[in-house]
Amino acid sequence: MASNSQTTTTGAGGGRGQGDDEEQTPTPPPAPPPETAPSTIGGGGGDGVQLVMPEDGYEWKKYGQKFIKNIQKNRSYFRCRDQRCGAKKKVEWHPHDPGLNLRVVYDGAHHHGSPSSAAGEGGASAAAAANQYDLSTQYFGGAGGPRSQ
DNA sequence: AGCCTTTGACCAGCG
DNA sequence: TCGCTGGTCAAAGGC
Repeated sequence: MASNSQTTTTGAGGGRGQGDDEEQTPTPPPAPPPETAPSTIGGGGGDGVQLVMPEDGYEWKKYGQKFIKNIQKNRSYFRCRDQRCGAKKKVEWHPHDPGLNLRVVYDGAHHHGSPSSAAGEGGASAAAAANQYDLSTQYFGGAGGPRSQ
């Protein structure tokens, strides 16, 4: 993997500042996930299969991957780089059509700003929006909704 | 030298 | 009570 994901919008991790108290919003309205820079991971070898996951303005660390036979899809487990943040993200995609049926499920809420906000201006707006959504389950891909495929 | 990514194994919960 | 699936943690390798 040469030119893959990693170092996507690594804004030197300066997007913090707030988030002192662990005050969390009760249940704010789910906001749309701001896409900044889509990262392509997975098919770097040359199979032709590339997973294009939309960036949300935050940095995630992959801590596991598994194939869910129940849905016949691969599922990657991401966790927020910030330990202060208990936000988690699950990305599901078809082993043959990672870019067609990509599903991103957000779990948890961010207690800090997004690194993109401090990194670039493009992510500023995204960060603001990203900071809005807390416990929202976003579904990407042609699903168009909580459809069972 | 440090950090991140990937794979495997183990544990827990539910049916 | 047993089996299966999902989820998480740990270790190793590569950049």
